[in-house]
Amino acid sequence: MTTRSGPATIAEVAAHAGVSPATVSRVMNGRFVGEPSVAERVRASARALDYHPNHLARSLALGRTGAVGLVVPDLANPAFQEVLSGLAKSAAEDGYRILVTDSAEHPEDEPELATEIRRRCDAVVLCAPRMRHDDLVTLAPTLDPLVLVNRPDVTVAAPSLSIDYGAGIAELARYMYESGHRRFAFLAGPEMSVSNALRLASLDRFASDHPDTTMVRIPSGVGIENGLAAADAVARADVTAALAYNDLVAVGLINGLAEHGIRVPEDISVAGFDDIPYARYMSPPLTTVAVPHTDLGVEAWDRMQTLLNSRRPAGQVVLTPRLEVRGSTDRLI
Amino acid sequence: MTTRSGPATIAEVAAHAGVSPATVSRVMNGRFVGEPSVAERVRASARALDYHPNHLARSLALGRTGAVGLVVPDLANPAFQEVLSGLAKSAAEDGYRILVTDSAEHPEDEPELATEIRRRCDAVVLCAPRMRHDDLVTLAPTLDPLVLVNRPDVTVAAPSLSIDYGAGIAELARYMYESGHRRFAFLAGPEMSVSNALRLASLDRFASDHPDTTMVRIPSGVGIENGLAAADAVARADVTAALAYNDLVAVGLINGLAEHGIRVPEDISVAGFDDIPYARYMSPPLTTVAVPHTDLGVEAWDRMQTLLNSRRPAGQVVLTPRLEVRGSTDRLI
DNA sequence: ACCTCGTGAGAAAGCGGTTTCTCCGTTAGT
DNA sequence: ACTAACGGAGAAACCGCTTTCTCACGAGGT
Repeated sequence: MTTRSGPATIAEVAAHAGVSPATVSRVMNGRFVGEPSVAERVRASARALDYHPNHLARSLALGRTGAVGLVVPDLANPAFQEVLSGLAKSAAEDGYRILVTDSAEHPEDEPELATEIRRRCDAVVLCAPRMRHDDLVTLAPTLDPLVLVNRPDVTVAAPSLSIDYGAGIAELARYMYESGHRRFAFLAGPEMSVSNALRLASLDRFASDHPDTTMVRIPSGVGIENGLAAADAVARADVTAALAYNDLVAVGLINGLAEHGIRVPEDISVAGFDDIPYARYMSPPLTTVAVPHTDLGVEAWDRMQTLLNSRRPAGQVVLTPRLEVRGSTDRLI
Repeated sequence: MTTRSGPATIAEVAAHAGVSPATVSRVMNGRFVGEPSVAERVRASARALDYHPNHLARSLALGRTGAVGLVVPDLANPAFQEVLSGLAKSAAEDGYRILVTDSAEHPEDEPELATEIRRRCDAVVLCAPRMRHDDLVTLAPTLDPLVLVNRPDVTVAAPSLSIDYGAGIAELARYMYESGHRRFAFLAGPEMSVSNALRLASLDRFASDHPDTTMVRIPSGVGIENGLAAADAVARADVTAALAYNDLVAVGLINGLAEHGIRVPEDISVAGFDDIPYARYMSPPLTTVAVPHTDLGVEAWDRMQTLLNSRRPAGQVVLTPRLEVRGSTDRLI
């Protein structure tokens, strides 16, 4: 009588029930079509031995793992955390798990990361806003099934979910214009960021459509500290409204302006972007553009789902942000 | 000439190089000790066929997947996101990936989730502050290697990383006491939450150590809306200081009090717990207790690492939060 | 010249399932 | 009564890689 070491295997269940492994497999997967008594015996044996199919072995035989990889630039970034949250919840409903990894904000590492993680699972959701276009084009076909998040790219066959940052900031600018503002500052995000480029392009268009406005571009960044650092430049810029790259920058800016004795919104209007949960509760409450990051994850799974069922999902989906007017901006007229 | 379908297999590389699969395997894993020319030929073939070992097959043969599961109650919760972030980054340095799942705040589902995810990977990091103790005791042995986060439990053999919430709130209470406050309100979190229980126990001890204080307990919750809802009760409670279960509750409370025309900190001092990134930038800046959630993830990986190398790590590690005094609390003396 | 030992590399047996293919026994049809 | 069809279940191949075991060959010792 040998003492069994690890968990029970299908062979042991088969022996215990006096049937073949094939039969056990069929019973376990609901593909069994014979004597009900046999099935019952197998089930009893499985229960007795506390048998659970080895997931790895199943995956190997089946050719699918039931997991999907998610690659993001930085897991510490709330925006990507929201994407993950939405994605993981939706995926879980279909019995899929998410394998996560981040590139520590090194876009050049992302192709390798994505490739590596792809080998461990059935598909990849790639969130690579800063990856070089060439890299993306060569990488994408090797990742299939692939869903792109926040990286609209018609060159690539993969479905893509993204936020229309341009439309969002345009709506904000239009609102500010209608409120009487003419002299704007834009606190720009990272040079290489696609979403920053979209904002810039949109604001350029806005400026040329409205020749009576000025738009000062101030290099900033993505964090509170970058907003703080930009306060000086904004104070000097002789503007009535500052549009920050995101809410964190806006928070920093408002605090930095306070140190200069500049009040928001009385002396200058400040708007953010993203609508982080706390934006509504700051004082003054932050006017911002609500970006549905969680929806991005949810919709990404929707596309992935159809992809995994080898149907062709809609190619490019663009979610539109929503303007949230609050107390940090003033109407001049 | 048959057209190859999927990616190259080890057998194909072997055929191409004119060697056996065993040799290819050894070369790929650096265990080859023969003619260097053979190794070079294998490497050339691998390159020519763009061969990459099938991760699943390797895992099955090796008995290890290079992935670790993380179970949390809610991926949308910033605290758990920070744990994930710290964990994923540390794990990545050792070549491990993280498979995440959340229980949608259903503690009763967590045993099954953890068991399921454990079958897909080499170990589990379990973050289950609300799981029933009995469940944990029966579950833990089946999950080994296991690291517990935020769930100190000497009954269970697994190493555990946690925050000393009791010490944190005690330090806050002591500071407030020294500032002259005597009448306190505590906005309690979820009934079943261990971390809430720790805060309560600590405050009870504080109250009995300081008979000249009163401590009103007000049921609240974990979100901004719960803080808002509690404002009324706090306003009625005739206290000089309110300690919120966490920063979100504090944010809600401050906003709710403002609606009652009650100023913070002039009329009542409010303190939070967690030190979320925005706490410092609110107005008034929030006095709070900084909780190192990211470190929790980092340290969890440290323990996991020693566990995976089958050494015995320190059993129970407790991280101490740090008091952050800011503008939302006033000294009365 | 013969035997032993060391070395390089292949054959084959797993890892733990799934699935095709095959076989055997029973039932129905004429 | 004989055969065709069918249904139930097992044998074996396979998924792709690792690793032990085995073997052939050449070198060195006596």
